[in-house]
Amino acid sequence: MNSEGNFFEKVYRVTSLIPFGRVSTYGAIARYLGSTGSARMVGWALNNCHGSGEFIPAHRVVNRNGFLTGKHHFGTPDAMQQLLENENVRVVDDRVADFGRLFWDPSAELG
DNA sequence: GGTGTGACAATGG
DNA sequence: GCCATTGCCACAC
Repeated sequence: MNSEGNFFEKVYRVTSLIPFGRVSTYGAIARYLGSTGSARMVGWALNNCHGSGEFIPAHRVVNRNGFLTGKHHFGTPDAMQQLLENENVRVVDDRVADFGRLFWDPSAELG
């Protein structure tokens, strides 16, 4: 639909589809978008999420290790962890506890 | 139109 | 098993 930034739009879309209390990874989203190697692009897209006009739960997206690598991009370094804890997601040492259990794979859940 | 970059991921030593 | 390097692809300048 929107021709402006197809990839970005997809990233915003999938990120918004992440269920409450769940987390996903850049690689999983990138793979769902058809660009497995574009995991870095996912992070960059979320970096521009402020210009998307909508709220993107980027705090639900972490790296493959479950670490809150991008917490520094939320304005305040604690914002990401606070948002996750607000969703009953335990965060310990900048990492999502039970990450393997809370992991949400769009490619597996959405199809 | 080419270069640099970027909130990652996988491989190698 | 841990640290360093490479690959990757789409966007901004």
